[in-house]
Amino acid sequence: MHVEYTKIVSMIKITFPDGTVREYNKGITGLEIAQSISPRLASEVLSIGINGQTRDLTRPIDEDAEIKLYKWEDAEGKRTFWHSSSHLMAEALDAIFPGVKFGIGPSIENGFYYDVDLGEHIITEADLKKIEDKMLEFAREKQQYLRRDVSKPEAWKTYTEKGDEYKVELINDLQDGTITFYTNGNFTDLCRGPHLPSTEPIKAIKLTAIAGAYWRGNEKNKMLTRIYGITFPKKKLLDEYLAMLEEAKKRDHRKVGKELELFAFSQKVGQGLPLWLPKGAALRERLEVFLRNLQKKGGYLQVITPHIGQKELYVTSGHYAKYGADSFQPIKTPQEGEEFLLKPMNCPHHCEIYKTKPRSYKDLPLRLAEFGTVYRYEQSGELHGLTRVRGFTQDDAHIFCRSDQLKEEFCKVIDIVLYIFKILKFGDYTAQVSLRDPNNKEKYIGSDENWEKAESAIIEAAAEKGLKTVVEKGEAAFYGPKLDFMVKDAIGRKWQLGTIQVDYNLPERFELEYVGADDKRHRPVMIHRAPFGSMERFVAVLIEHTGGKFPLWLIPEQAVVLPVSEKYNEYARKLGELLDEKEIRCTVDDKNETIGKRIRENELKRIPYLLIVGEKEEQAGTLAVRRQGEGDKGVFTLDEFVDLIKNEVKHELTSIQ
RNA sequence: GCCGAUGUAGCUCAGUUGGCCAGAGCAGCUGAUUUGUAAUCAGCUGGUCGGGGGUUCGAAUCCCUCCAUCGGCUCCA
Repeated sequence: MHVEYTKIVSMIKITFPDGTVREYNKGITGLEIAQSISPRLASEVLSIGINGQTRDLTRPIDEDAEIKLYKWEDAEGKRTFWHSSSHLMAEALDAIFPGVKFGIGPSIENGFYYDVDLGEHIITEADLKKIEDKMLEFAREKQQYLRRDVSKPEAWKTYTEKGDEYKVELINDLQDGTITFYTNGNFTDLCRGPHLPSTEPIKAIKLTAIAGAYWRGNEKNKMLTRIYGITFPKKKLLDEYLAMLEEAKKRDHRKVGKELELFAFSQKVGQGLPLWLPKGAALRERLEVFLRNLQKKGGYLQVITPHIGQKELYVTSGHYAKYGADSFQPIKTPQEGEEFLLKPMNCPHHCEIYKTKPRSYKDLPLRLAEFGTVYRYEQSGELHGLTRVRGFTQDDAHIFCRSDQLKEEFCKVIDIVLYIFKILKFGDYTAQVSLRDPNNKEKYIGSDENWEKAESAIIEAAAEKGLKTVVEKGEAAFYGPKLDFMVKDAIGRKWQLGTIQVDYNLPERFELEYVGADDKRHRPVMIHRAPFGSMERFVAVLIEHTGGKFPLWLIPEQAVVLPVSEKYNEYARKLGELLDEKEIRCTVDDKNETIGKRIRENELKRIPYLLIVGEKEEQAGTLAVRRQGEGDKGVFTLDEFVDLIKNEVKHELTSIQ
């Protein structure tokens, strides 16, 4: 009787994601729950979510709980898998390099890393294979990951004796009673988990890179060696991942940009200062026209402002105090005490345009747009192709509006961004709402009240537009919160593109005003926005997204006419001229090479249409169309071909994905 | 800026432990060929081996330094 009673109170209710509830004995583990459902599930499950918190499968569950079993397909499952892999790597490092000290070793978006201090030893790419082999060896031993609670003094003692000052530092920051160790094989690590039950599922391992990283990300600290890796439960998944990396390499905008003669850099001109070559400039120009037309419809007014401004301008804006020391230094003139700065942003200039005359509430919103080139002194190690440069052109605009117009204006900007994504086929995107760090308010300028107004305006607008958002605290700009758009490209990599930012501060600093219906003076709100981000960055992302096969409306050269032999050069040139008249961007390649060779060359240049003309075409007044990457499309008349192109362009610019 | 790696012709790359005028393919130029859907043939041009300094009888190769690039870290108005 007594036994029965204990049994009843020791049952717990487990709620599954689909809402079904099952009863289990108190102390059951996630793994046992999975086994109770199916052996297959038990073999695939990696960790468990218990009331929203990820835990080890082997930890007993003592209370009623909502659970979710995480498999490889779940982000949480991958995270556990990779976190455990980083411990596996640590174990291998410990075995190969005795005395190695460990920093931290988390999972990341694609895999994991571990920061280690190898003392005098310098690790090389050649060591990676050795480490991988050791990891595989341990993985096959099916080592269990064993969790153990330890007291703070014990943890402290363990690592002090081991001489691992990094772990000691970490322990110092932890609360007694929350410290756990995990052991796999002969390796024990300070870790809060969770981990896999064992190393068994780790079947394929690739250590991908070695890099330096400061201890705790602080450049004043010692530089540790960071070893990156990725693991998979199946060899096939590793192969696919490596193939994706290969594809990414092929699409690298630095490589494609060079091949397609879009842009270049020169040591003489200076690092981070891109030179746009004729084809790149044509592409960029087309993008600018596209956005300019869009903005014209949206009521924007185009302005132009100079590339430099008096230092005083940026003192007023607050940028000088914040960034002055780390910027290109002021330009002096023959006049004593006169200083100018290269423009690091367009907003202060636009504020001054606002101030050129008194503004009425009827004038608002005032939307000033400029493709404004700005210069920022980025650290040399930061520069990267076209995505991070020192001179770049923002597709900038500033919207000055009344508070009651803010949300609507914000929504209209979101519409522009989404329209661009639609036309350029960025189908997979998320929006990041960047708010200020509430614990660190002194980092930001402006009143609490204004910050709160701005933050809620962004959140509401994003919700109204049905955006998939993530909220990041502490990611706001120093003058205001923002909404950034992250897109995934064709091979799944994430990029940050457009940005929309609310600003109550610059209007304050520049004392911007308008006269309201009440005949009183009011302060406008300002929205900064750049749907592309910058022309440089956007073109870079577009190259990697399309692999250089740009949409027809955008591509610098839409077609090339290829005469089969010299005899048809004249016909080819005449066709070229006629196509030119129809505003089709087209060249004639009458080089003295075989037709096969010229087809190959122009295919490699990713020209969408190759128009081949010989005796038959000349006599019939036609052209043979070959589509890049697809082959022969048959014979067309000139008008038919023009229609083909025009329709395709029209379709690209209007179609819904 | 910091750590690590790299830097040879316009491009992609060879150049053994320092040793004869630094090589190849592609591109370019000249000529032959007149080509029907992804590389015709031949000849030629082209490099202060990233810059500077040093060691050495002798340096692309070893050392120092600066510059640039790449992978990270930090940063990103």
